[in-house]
Amino acid sequence: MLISELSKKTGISTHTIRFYEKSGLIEGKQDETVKSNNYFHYDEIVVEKLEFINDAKSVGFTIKEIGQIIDAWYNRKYTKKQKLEILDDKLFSLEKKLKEIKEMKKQILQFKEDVVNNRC
Amino acid sequence: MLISELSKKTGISTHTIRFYEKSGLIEGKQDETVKSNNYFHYDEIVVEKLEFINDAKSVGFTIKEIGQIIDAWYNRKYTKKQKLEILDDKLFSLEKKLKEIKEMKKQILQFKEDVVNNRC
DNA sequence: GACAACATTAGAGTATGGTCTATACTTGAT
DNA sequence: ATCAAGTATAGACCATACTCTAATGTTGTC
Repeated sequence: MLISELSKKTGISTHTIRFYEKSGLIEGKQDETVKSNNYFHYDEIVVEKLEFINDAKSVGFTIKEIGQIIDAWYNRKYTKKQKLEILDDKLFSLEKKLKEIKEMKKQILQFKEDVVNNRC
Repeated sequence: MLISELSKKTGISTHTIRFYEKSGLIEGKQDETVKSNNYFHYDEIVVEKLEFINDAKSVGFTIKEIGQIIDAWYNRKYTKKQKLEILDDKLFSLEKKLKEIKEMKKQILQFKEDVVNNRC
C-alpha cells in the first residue's frame, strides 16, 4: 500500500509516518521495476509496527527506545542474547514505571483525603 | 532559605527551579523589610512541592498537569468540588497508564518468547 | 576595599517529537 | 489534454521542558 492508505489504516498522518521513517522506526520499499516514480510501498508489518509505536509512546517510551524494541523483534542486526537484553531492560523500566504510578496514586488519594477533611 | 540551598536540598538546579517558578509551580517570597536586594526566600513547602514535581514528572505528568495538582492541594483558588474533580481526573489517567503499561509488559513478554523460540 | 560566591533578569540555545510549507513530479479520471 | 489528488524531499516552524549565557547587582570574608 502507499502512504495515504497506510495513514488511513493507522490514523497516523503521512507527515508523522515520514518522520518515523526518517527516525528509522519503519521502512517502505520502492518498486525497482517501476521507473516513472519513486513511491514507497508499505506492508502489513509496517501497520503492525505503527500500532506498536502508538502503544509504546503511550507508556512513555522515547523514539529511540521504541526503535530498540522494534529492532529487537524485527531485525537481524542483534544476536539472540542482545535482543533478550534489550527486552529485559524495557521490562525492567516498565516495572519501575508501574511502581512509580502506584506510589503517585497513593499520594493523590492522600491529597483527596486532605481536601475532603479540609486539611488544605 | 535562598535558591542555592533549595537547589542543594532537592538536587534540582537553580536554573530549573527558576523555570518552575516562572511556570507557576512554586513561589518564593521576597523580604519586604530588606531593601538592598530582591532575593527570594523559599520554605519547606517549596521543598515538598519540588519533590512532588520530580515524582510527578516520572509518571509522565506535564508541567501543566503538575500545576493543576499542586493548585488542587495547596491553593485557595479552587472550590472543594473543583479540587476533587482535578484529583479524580488525575487518578483516572493514572489508572489508564497502569493498564497501558501492563499491556505493554505482556507484549514485550510475547516478543521475548518469540526471540527465544526463533520466531523472529 | 577587594573579590569570590551568590543573587537577579532577560533572553538565547538545546533536545525531543512532531507538524507544516514549498516545490516539483506522477497518477488517474474526465 | 487537463486537472485534482497523491507522492517525494528539504527544510522551516512549533510546543514542551529544560539548560545555559550575559549582564548586572549584593553579600560576606580576608
